[in-house]
Amino acid sequence: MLISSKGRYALRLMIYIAAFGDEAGHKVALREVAAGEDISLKYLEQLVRPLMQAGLLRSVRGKGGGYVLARPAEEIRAGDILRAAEGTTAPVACEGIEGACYRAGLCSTVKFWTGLDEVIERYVDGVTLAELARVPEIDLRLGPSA
Amino acid sequence: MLISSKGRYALRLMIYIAAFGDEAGHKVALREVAAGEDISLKYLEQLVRPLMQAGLLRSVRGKGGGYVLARPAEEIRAGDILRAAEGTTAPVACEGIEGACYRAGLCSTVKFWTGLDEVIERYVDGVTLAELARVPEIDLRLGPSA
DNA sequence: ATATAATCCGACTGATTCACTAGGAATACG
DNA sequence: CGTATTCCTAGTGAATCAGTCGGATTATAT
Repeated sequence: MLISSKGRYALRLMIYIAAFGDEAGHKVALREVAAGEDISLKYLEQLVRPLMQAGLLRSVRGKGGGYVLARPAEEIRAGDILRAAEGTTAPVACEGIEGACYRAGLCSTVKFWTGLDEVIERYVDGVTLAELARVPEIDLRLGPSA
Repeated sequence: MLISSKGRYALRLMIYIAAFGDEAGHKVALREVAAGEDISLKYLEQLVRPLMQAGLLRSVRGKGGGYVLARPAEEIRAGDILRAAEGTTAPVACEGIEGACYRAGLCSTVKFWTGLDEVIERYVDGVTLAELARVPEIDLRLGPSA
């Protein structure tokens, strides 16, 4: 699981939709996200596509349209978003499994890398979008420099 | 902490040196590693440089020379190798800390990313080179396809 | 001494990915 | 109809990746 800025932006996008698109199905237009999160509209359009394909978002086209979470925020995990955004979940592709696994140390590295991936997956799947979108008042009271 | 093939090769290189350069200061030449691990000599030369700078390897120049672990394998952590190989430890650079932290959800994402980084660091620093270099007989008995 | 084998050093390269931008088509609301 | 939105495809400059290449330096072995 490697994380580029694509994943970071996708997370911010989803958090925004979770926070401002209320449960009554209030749609969030990308133009609004672009202004609120300071990301270009055109870039957001690209970010949204894999999230749609992954079934995390639903869209309403035309004027007044926008995006809504396809599932409640409690049921969307950060891992779902990151996996969708970062094309392949390619952690550390261990291509050495077939050919060279008899070599010294290679077996142990494969175990090492898969272990690392498990640790990461467990972490990102342990955090829900609802938790990320919930901004406690304490944090709001503290300013940017706090 | 993002891991490219540079980090993977560096780990294999270090494991090889740990496994075949015995404690009596037996030097391992890159030519040997190149043959054993099927990595080009020229590429290995590049990989070795940051590992030297990080103080993980010592070198002996000239004919009959090679590389030795600068510290015992028990005191070298996988994290040390990866941090050295992958230039910057750049995990998820959160540049949003100064300016936009008051925005909705951004504080929580920063916490999320730093948490992820901690999880990764804890994992890679919890594995020593000695553990990776130790190949149990069971694994040796099983063939490549096992 | 000389050939050889190794570490060192810096540049270069083709391919791919990153982080966007651009233009426009389809769709639906007013 | 006009406008605001999602949708689709392409392109692009910069950076990174994964190596290659040529040679300089250093020391051992013969």
